[in-house]
Amino acid sequence: MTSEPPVRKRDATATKALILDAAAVLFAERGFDRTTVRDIAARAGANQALLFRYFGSKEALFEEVVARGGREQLESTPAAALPAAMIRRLLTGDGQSIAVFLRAAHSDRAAAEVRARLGDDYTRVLATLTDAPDAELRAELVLAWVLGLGLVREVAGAEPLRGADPDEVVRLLAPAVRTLLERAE
Amino acid sequence: MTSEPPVRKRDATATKALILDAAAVLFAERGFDRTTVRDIAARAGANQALLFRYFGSKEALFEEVVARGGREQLESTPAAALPAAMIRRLLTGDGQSIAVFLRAAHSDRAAAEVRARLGDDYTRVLATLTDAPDAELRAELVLAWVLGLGLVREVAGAEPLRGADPDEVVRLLAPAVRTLLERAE
DNA sequence: CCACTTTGTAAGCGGTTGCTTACAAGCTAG
DNA sequence: CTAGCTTGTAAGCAACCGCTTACAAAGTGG
Repeated sequence: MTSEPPVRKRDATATKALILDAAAVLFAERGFDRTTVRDIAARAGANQALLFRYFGSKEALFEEVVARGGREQLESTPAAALPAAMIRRLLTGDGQSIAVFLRAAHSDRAAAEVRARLGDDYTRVLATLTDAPDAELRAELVLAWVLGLGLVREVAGAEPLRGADPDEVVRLLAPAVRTLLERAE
Repeated sequence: MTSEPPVRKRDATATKALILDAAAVLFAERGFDRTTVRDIAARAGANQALLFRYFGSKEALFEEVVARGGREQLESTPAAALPAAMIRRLLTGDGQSIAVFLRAAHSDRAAAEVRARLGDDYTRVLATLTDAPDAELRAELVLAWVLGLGLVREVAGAEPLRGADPDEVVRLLAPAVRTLLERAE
């Protein structure tokens, strides 16, 4: 019997993008280990064999997701506004990039390298906010705070933070961050 | 006390403890998903079937590890000294409890509950450090910072923090934490 | 001593995983 | 048209996973 054909257009770059997007969402939602290539392919509406043809491996796909997501914000935000922007992005939850970064905890060495390099980039930008001799250490402490925020919110889902107004959080954190960065000793 | 039999070859409680210890180390090191029950049993020098006899499931074992590890420090440290103690424990790396807590990110709902409850306990204790009306939110921000510290150190392994002196880190963080907690508005 | 329970072991089952292979179908050049 | 490349698909492989089962050995009470 002649059933209706799914009539799919053949577009490699579009399929690639679909897979990449699906992977970004799922990696952010469940982390690397709990996301299967079958899930990604299903969400992208693509055959899973294509995932391997276009990206080589699950690891490589993950690396592309991490690398792509992180740098957008970094390149489009001035240093002084970066902490607040990171926090807002984290709390409003509409950005997956930091979530993916968080979720990268358990992944392989190759992905860990991408992640570390991205973290270094953030640290370097944040370090321009202070003229203390240990600027990088202080910057890293700021980065740690932001990531910890995401961790507590996403992982623990603790009540006060989950329902808190992002502006309120920024208002509380700002003076403390300033103290950390300005305090010369 | 001479009434104890000196050496027991077959000792259920000892085996249980061995499994629990091995699990704590491995969960802290690799996280839940990347730790296999075979690895745990091998490290404990026990047969993996015993793991299921004594703990029921991998999830249940994980819950016991998380629950056991977290409360020790919480019960033995006065509130005022808790932030510094947490940071030191995190940075010196000899305590696995917080690492396990960190690693608990991707685990199941049952474990997530244990984790959330433990996080609430920490938050509650930290909240006693300030008399601001939004004490719990501020406390949670402190907790977030400490956990983020662990995340950056363990996950990103970034250079300044990895080699940093714990005392130095505490010295940098202390004023900022004080600012966060004391700032009334 | 024997019957019974507890502790430890060996083997494997069913399911899932990342990844591969063999092949069909669409597109374009000649 | 058709040859040859690209894009998509169906099926399955080998390895590993959490977990179970069947059974042997050690300890204990009567």
